[in-house]
Amino acid sequence: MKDENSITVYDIADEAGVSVSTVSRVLNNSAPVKEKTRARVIKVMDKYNFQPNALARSLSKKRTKTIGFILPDITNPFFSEVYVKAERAALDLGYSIFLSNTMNDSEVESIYLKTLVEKQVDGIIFMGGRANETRTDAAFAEEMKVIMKKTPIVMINGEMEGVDCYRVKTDEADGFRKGLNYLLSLGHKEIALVGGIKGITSTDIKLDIFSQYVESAQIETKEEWIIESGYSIEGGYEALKQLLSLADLPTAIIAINDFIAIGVVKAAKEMGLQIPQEVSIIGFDNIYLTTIVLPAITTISHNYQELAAKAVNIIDGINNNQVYEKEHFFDSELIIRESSIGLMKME
Amino acid sequence: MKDENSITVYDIADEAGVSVSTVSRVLNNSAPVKEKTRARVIKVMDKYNFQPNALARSLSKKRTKTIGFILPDITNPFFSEVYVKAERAALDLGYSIFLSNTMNDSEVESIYLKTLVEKQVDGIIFMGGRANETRTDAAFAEEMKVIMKKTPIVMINGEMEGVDCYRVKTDEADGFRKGLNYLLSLGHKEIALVGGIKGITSTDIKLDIFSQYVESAQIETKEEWIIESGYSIEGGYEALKQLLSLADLPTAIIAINDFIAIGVVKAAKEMGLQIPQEVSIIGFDNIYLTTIVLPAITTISHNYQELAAKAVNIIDGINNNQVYEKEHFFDSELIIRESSIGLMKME
DNA sequence: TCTCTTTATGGAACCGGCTTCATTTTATAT
DNA sequence: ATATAAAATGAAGCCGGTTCCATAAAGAGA
Repeated sequence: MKDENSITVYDIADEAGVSVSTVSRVLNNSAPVKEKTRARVIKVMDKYNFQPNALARSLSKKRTKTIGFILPDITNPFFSEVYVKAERAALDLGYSIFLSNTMNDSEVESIYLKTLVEKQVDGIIFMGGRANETRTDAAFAEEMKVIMKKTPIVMINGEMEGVDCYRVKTDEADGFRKGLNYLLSLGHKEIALVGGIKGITSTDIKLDIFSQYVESAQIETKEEWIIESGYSIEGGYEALKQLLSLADLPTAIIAINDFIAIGVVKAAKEMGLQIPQEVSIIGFDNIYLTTIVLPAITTISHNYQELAAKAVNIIDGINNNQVYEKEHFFDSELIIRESSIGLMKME
Repeated sequence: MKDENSITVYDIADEAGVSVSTVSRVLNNSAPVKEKTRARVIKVMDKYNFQPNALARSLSKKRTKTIGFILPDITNPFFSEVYVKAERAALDLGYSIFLSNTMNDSEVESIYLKTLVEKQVDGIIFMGGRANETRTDAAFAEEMKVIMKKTPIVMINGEMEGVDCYRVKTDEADGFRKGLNYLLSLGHKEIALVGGIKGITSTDIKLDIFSQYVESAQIETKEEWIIESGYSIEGGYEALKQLLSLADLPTAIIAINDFIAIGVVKAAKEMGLQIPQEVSIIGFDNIYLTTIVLPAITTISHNYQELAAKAVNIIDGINNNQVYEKEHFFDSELIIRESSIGLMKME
C-alpha cells in the first residue's frame, strides 16, 4: 500500500481494477458508469480517504474555482462586510477566495495582482484603493488591461478611468439623495457636508449632488461647512472641531461615510455638543459600528448581499461563457436611528 | 504568434531557440545559464509578458506557496487584526492566503477544510470556532488528524482536546494577571468577572486565575458578580443590567474580552452609571474599538504581529523540513486608558 | 594540440488529473 | 440467433511546468 497521503486516481484505478478514465468519471459524474463499477471505485476511494488534487484538475480544466479579492484593509468594516457576503456567495458556487490586503501600498497591489494571475484565479474582485480613484496612473491602467485579457475583473463601488472592467456598485447618488431628502423632511436646511477626498469617486458623486441641492436652493450652506477631511474617524473628529470654531453652525451634518460620522459624534461628546439635540448627523454605508456608538447613527445602507453576490456571479458566469453588462447598480436604503431629529425638536 | 494569454515555457523556448529546461532555469535561477542565453530568453519573456502558470509549477514542486486561514468571522476585529498581520508575514515569504469564514457553522468549516486540502495548501491556520473549544467532538478531531498527516495545522490562541497540532498563543494567564494586578494596584478589591463561556479555553483560563486570586483573598467577589455572558457586545450589555439589579456593586469589573467591556460601557451610559467614576472596567484583546468608545477602554494587548508571523513561519519552516516546538507563547501588555481609575478617585 | 574538468544545454519523464477517440460489452429489435 | 444501436470502459495524449540524466561546449592544465 502506498503512502496514504499521495493516493492518485491511478492508485484507485489499479485497486478497483478499472481505468483512470472510469475513476475520473465517477469523480466528476461526467459520464455514466455502471452502478456496480461505480460502487467498487467509491469503496476504494473511501478506503484510502482519497481527495483529488485540485491543482492537477485545474491545470487540465483551465478553471481553478478560485477568486482573488483585493481591498485596502480588511479590518475596515466597510470592506469586511462586503467581503464576507462575497465569500458566502463564492462558497455557494464552490469557489475559494484569495484575500489580498494592499494597505494602500501600490507596490503590494501590483505584487498581488501578479500572483493572482499566476495562480490562475478565475476572476478578480477589486474594491477601494487605486480601484476607486477617478484618475489613476497610466501604468496601472495598462497593468489592468493586460490582466483583463485573460482574467475578468469586477470592481465594487469603484471606477477607474480608462479601464473598462465590470463594475457593480451602489447607486450612491440615489443613496445620498435619500439622506439629503430625509434631512430636508426633518426641516433642516442649513447643512454641512463633511469628509471625503476630491478625485475619489464616492466623494465626487456626493459633492456633485450636494451642489445641485444648493443650486436649487433646497439647501443653504457655506463654504466653510464643506470640509474635505478624508474617510477616517479622525477626519470626522477634526472636522467637527473645525466647525465649532466657526461663528455659526449648521443644524445638520451629512457625512461622506460612517467613519466620519462616528468621528464627529466622538468629538461632539468631548466638546459638549449634544447630538442630535443641537446638531443632527447622518452617515453613509451602515457599517455596524454605527449601532454601537451613542447615539446610534442614522445612515444609508448598501445592499451588501446583492452587491457582493453579483460580483461573484459575474465571474462565475463569464467563466461559463455568459455575457454581462459592464455596469450594475444596486439600491440603497435609509436606516433611521437616533443621530438625526426634526428641527422642531432640537435645542 | 500564439494567443498571448497562454504563452508557455515551450513557446518561449521555441522563440528563444533553447530548450524548456533552460527557460525553467532562468525562471527559477535554479542553475547557471550563460549570460547571453539568459538575456535572449528574458527578452522573449518580456516580449510576450510571460507569466508562468503557478498550478503547473505547484503540481510538480508539491508546494503551492499558499496558506489556508480559517476563522469564524473576519468582520470581528479580534480576528481581522491577527489576520492582516498573518497576511503581511505571508506576503513577505511569498505566500497567498485563502481566507475562510466559517461563521461558526461546523458544516462550512468541514467544507473549507476539505477544499483547502484539495487545493494543496502548504499549511492551515486555525483560529476561533471549534478550534478553541476545550472539548470537541471526536469526529472533528479525527478529521483534523487525517489532515495533519499531510498538511501542517497551526492553531492561534486555541487548544483542541486530542489534536496535537502546532499552537501559537498569547500567554492569556499572564495577561489576565496583569489586568487583575493593575486593578489591585488601583486599590480595587471588590471585582466582578463578566463574559465568557465555560468550556472555551480563553474563558477557562481566566476563571481559573480569578479563583486563585479569590482564594488567596486578594479579591473579594460574589457569586452573582461572575456572569458568564459570552463574547459579544450584547453579552456585556446584558451583564451590566444584571449587575445593576443587585443590591451592591463591585468597584471594578474585569471583562473576558473587549466586546464585553464595550457592551458594559454602552449599557452604563444608557443607565446613567458613570464609568470610571462609579465603576472601573478593564477589557482584554486591545481591539481598536476600545479607542473609539468613550471612555476609551483600558485593556490587555496581544502581540498580534509576532503571533501571526510565528504561525506563518512555522508553516513555511515545516515545508522546508525544519522542526518546531508544538507550543509557542507570546507576551501581552497592559494598555492603560480611561476606563479604570484609582479607588480613591472614584465617586 | 589533446586530454580532463567544469559549465551549459537539451531530452524525456514526471507531477495528477481530464478528455477524446476507439473498442468492448450489453441491450434492443428483427 | 443475428444485425444494430446504445452504453460502458480503456488507452493515450494533454495541461504547463520541474528535474534528472546525458550530452555538448567551453575552459584549464600538460
